[in-house]
Order: sequence, then structure tokens, then C-alpha cells
Amino acid sequence: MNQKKPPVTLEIKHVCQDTKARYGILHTPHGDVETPIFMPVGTLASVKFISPEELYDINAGIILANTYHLWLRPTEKIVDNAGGLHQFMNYKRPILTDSGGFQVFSLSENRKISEEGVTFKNHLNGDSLFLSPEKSIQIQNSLQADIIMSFDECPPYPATYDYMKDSVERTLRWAKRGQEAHQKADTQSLFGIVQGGEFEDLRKYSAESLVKMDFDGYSIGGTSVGETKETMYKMIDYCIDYLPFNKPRYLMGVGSVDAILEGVVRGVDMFDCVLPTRIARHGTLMSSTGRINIRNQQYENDFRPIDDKCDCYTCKNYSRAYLRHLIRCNEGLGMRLLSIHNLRFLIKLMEDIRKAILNDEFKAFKDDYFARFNLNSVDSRGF
RNA sequence: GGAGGGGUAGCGAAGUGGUCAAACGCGGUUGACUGUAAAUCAAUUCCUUAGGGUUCGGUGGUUCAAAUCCACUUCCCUCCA
Repeated sequence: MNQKKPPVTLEIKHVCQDTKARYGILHTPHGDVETPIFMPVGTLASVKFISPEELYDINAGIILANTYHLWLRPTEKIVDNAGGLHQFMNYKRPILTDSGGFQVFSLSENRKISEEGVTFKNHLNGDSLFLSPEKSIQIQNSLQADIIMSFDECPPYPATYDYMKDSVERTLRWAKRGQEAHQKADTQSLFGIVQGGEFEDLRKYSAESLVKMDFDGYSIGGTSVGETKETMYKMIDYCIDYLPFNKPRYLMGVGSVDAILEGVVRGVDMFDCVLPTRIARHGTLMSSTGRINIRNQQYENDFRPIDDKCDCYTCKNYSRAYLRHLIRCNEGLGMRLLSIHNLRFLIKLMEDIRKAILNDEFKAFKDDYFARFNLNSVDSRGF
């Protein structure tokens, strides 16, 4: 067994008294971050509309980039030539790359799965492209993020048990192949991805099998693909206790406030989601009183900030009426200001969550949140 | 003064006898968005007590039936004098 310390390790500092919520420090080659953490998504080596300086200002830690998309443009070779993603995009803090497994789901119209890997039809020019677990890891080695992900199949929902079983087993074989192909285990930590859909035994099997392979961290995948909140929480419950206590647990693609709270209470350390940035570009804001569609007529003459409890640059300087105007006029500044707000809102939420965990008040913190929005934990829309 | 072209829903613009409350685009309103093919997508946009009612510059005709044909009228544009 490899006795060497992995490049990325989680130091659990405190576990909440009456929940499974954990506070920890994630050590990475590009510095430490506190967990639970929300990680903004910057697929094409850019958190859309947001500069690295703005990310530092809102106290972002880890950000994501995407293997599939960077493979197509500008190609991993060019990122490698630049000295890796950190140099290329001028981000000094930790970076995580997703493997392309989500594109197996999101680009499902244009791909074919085989045991060997996935053949994609390039959405840009129609070329046939082949992504294997080895190729995904090789690309991620060139991209040089701190954390890299196993190439998996993010399966559709719903899927039959038989389909899911085959998929889980294939994804496990792919995880093994990727692990064996990983050339930079001394500088990049590889995470395995638990699959199994809504099936308890498959989730357990997937988690236990991955743990035997000994990854530096584990993520729960196949979530936020159309299932109900209730189902998603079950997906977590079915596998999380099989994951090692002292390694990072990452719930993929989750970024609504309610789901984050439900993840944390179950012992999840890391979250990522395009939701805050995407809905920002489309005019929706997250706030301490729920979601706000800033394009609505009611904000035409509303010169208050989005959220007077928010400490972000946008809330400190701009009114709802002005932001409404910018978004309606399709101004880039509007998308940028709303993105800053939504990201800061979630990052601040995580700061508050960590504080609550450290104070052994997380359960009350979570209950208060749900009570405030008069929602139960499985409302589909969330907040 | 002469010749020609044109006025269609908030705007632009199709339509040139029935299947037209009228394509399409913009604008307006409302939703959605969860490991980003997403500055995207969807619904709705004459009035309505939902059965209907009133529209295609105006008025009057032809016709079973008119935004569409005819007459007059009004306004706009181009060219000639």
C-alpha cells in the first residue's frame, strides 16, 4: 500500500454534536481551504464573467474546470504548455477538473458508450472523438489541477436496475483503469465517483468497491439529473457511511441552498454547481429571503440592494432597479454583478454553515433556514 | 399639376376572396435552469363575465364569405414638371 501522503488531504477538525456535519481543512498543493465548501464552476477555465480577483474577493476557494471542454478547446496541450491551468487562467487557489463523465449525460444525444470508453460527436464541428478513462486522466494530468476525477458514466434518470448495474460495474472498471493510468499521483489527487442511481445495493456496492481501490477522495455522482430532492437525499444516505471518515466527500452538481444543507447534514464536504452562475446570467438571484427574478416589473423602481444582509460588491453598490435594467438590456455588467452576488451568497452560506458546525448549532441553523422559507426538505424547486 | 408605391396588432413585417384574431422578428409579461453545447430555453402578449365580442388608415359597396375585390376619401414615400 502506498504510504505516501496524498497531495490533497482532509483534516477533520470538528464533527457537529447532533448531525454528521463536519468542519475540516482541505490541504492542497495550492493552499488550504475550509470545508464544507462550495466550488464555483469554470468549465472553460473561466467562471463565466468573473475574474480571479473577484473570486478571491468573494472568498472562493476551489474552482472547477472541465476535461471534455478544455480537451476540445484550447486542448490540454496548450494548457500544459502554459504551465497548467493555474498559470493559464491566473488562478492561484486550488482547481478541480471534472473528468468528462458529466458530458456522457449532458451530451447524451451525441455519444455512444462502449466498454473501452465513450465516442462523442464533437458539438463544435461534428468530429468523432473518443474519450477513455485513460485518456481523461492523461488530459487531466496535462491540465494539472489539484484534484482530478475518475472518468465515469453519469447515468440518466430514471434508469432501470439492470442498466444501472451494468453502468456501475463499467464505471468501477473505468475507475480502476484511470487510477492505473494516473501519472501524477504525487501532485494531483484522484477522486473516485460513486454511482448506482436510486438503488441502495448498487450505491453501497459502488462505494465499497471504490474504497477498496483507495482514492484520495470520493464523490457522489449521478445526482441532480432530474430526480426528486427526496430521491437525491436517499442517494446520499445509501452510500455516505461506506466512505472513509477522514477523506473528502464531494456531492457533484449540487448547489441549491436546501440541497447543500441536506448534504452537509449527511456529512458532505464539497459541492459544486453551475446553478448560481447560470441563473445569475438569466436574471435570478439567491437571497436570504428566497429567489428573486430581477427582471420582474416589481423591481422597476426598487432602489434597494438585492439583499441588505449581503456583503457582496453588488449589494454594496447597486440597486435592484439598476440590475434589472442591466439584465433586461443584456449588459455583460449585469450578468457579472448578479454572478458575483449569487456566488458570494453561497460562499457566505458555507461560511455560516462552518461556523454553525463549529458551534454545534448546525441542526438549528438548518431547521431555521427551512422554517424561514416555509419549505419542507423535499420541495422540488428549492431555494 | 402628372406618374407610381404604400398605410396590417406596442414596433417592424408576412398575408392579396373562405382553413385569419391574422405567419415571423423585436419589444412586453411570466416561468424554468443543479459535476455548463445555456448572455439559454419555454409559455404568454386585441377585449372578454371565456359564450363570445371588436380588428388590418376611414367610409360606402360587391359577395354566402373581404385584411384581401370595387368606389370615394385621408395620410405617407419616390420620381417627373
